[in-house]
Amino acid sequence: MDAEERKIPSHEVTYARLRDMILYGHLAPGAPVTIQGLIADLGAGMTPVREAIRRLTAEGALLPQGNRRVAVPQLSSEMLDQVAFARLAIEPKLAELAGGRLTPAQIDRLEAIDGKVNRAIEAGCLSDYLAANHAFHFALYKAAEAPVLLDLARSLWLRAGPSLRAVIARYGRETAPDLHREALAAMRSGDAKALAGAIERDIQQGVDHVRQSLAESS
Amino acid sequence: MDAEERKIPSHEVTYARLRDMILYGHLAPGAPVTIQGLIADLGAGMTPVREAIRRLTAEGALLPQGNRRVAVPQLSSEMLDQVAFARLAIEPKLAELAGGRLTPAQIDRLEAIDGKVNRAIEAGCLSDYLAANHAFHFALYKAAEAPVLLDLARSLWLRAGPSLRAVIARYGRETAPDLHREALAAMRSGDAKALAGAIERDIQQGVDHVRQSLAESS
DNA sequence: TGCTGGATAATTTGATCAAATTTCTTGAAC
DNA sequence: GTTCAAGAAATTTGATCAAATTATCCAGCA
Repeated sequence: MDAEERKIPSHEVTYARLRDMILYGHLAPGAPVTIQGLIADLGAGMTPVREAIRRLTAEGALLPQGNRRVAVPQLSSEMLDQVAFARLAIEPKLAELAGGRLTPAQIDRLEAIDGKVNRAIEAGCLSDYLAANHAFHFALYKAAEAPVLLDLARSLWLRAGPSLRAVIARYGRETAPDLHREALAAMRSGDAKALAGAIERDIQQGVDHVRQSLAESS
Repeated sequence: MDAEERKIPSHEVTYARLRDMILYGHLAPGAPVTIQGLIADLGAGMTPVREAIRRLTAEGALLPQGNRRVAVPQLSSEMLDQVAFARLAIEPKLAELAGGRLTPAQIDRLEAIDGKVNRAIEAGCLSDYLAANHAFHFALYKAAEAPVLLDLARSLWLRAGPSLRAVIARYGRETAPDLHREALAAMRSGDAKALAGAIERDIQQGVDHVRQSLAESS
């Protein structure tokens, strides 16, 4: 397994690891992210860590504090509104574009991923759920072949990531309508518009969850 | 003037310089951006240059080629469509948000900046025009107090930047309706919706220009 | 056309310097 | 005598640079 990693630069690996920590809510909002701390935790050199932090700062996943430190941002209500607006503007479009290009094999793959999502919900494993949900959305979005919009979506998910941690408390989302299933049905029938609509409602649902969690914790 | 710069970290200065080079079309699309080259050109150290490149890569202003080099991206027609879609989704919203918060003093400032835009057009100085046009839009967007959307807009302008160079060829845009003036009128009357509409048409006009330029040069 | 060696550039590490935060001490006031 | 606060020392952390390593590119040759 070392033979593969040897080809990937260390700063890419470090970036991916830090990104996933943020994306899956392993870092608390407001927690300081220090270079030295990551060197110790990830066992990486200084330069790779610096670059990972810079990249994620540029993507909005980390917030520079006035002094020259960075921290995990705490999403305020206003920022959540902005993220929600942008996600609702970008991601349904990605879904619509993807809708016209999906092959049956890709739909099968998405259905398999959605199975993982449901299993994670049943097992009550939030970490798995967040990873599988992310995989589902981005496997779909990647099919749109729209790299610019894909990058924007990635940035927006990163901004929302740390706050998903707050959802841990109110983790009873099985009652909500399963919009992934609706999306899959739209894919099978080749209805790109319906697919976009399902994704739009899925996003809205997720944002409402986070908004309620933030309201409760404040 | 050195007393002020001494407080700003070198990697910030390097980032700003490289960003402006991209933003104002000083770098040709497809041109390779090397670390060593920037060390020589900007007279900066290696670490600041690396970080500037990473940041701009994360923002989509530079594109990593499979080998470990980066280059200024050439906007394809598909990518331009994506940038246009995202800009039209985000920036009118920023204008609308700003519309409700603009003070008369801020509007005066915007009018002054627009004067610079017009003077640059009359003088036929593209570089000044691009800088002033950028300043006009972002002075307005900053008033929206929506940092997330502002970051997205910045990223989108960076992606479009290098291709504005192509507009040099067909630099006769005085004939187009002056949408900045319309926008200023909407600001004065406090009509946020009209302001958003003016900005939307301004973006559309700019995108059409770039699209035609790309079509001609291909 | 395919391969090999030199040149070039990117990656990574470690060392050094500068800034910021924390802690400790000292002095004064209550 | 105790407590609070201001200031200084020490520690932690970030910024920058230079050298060593490694991967990639390119030219010459079989």
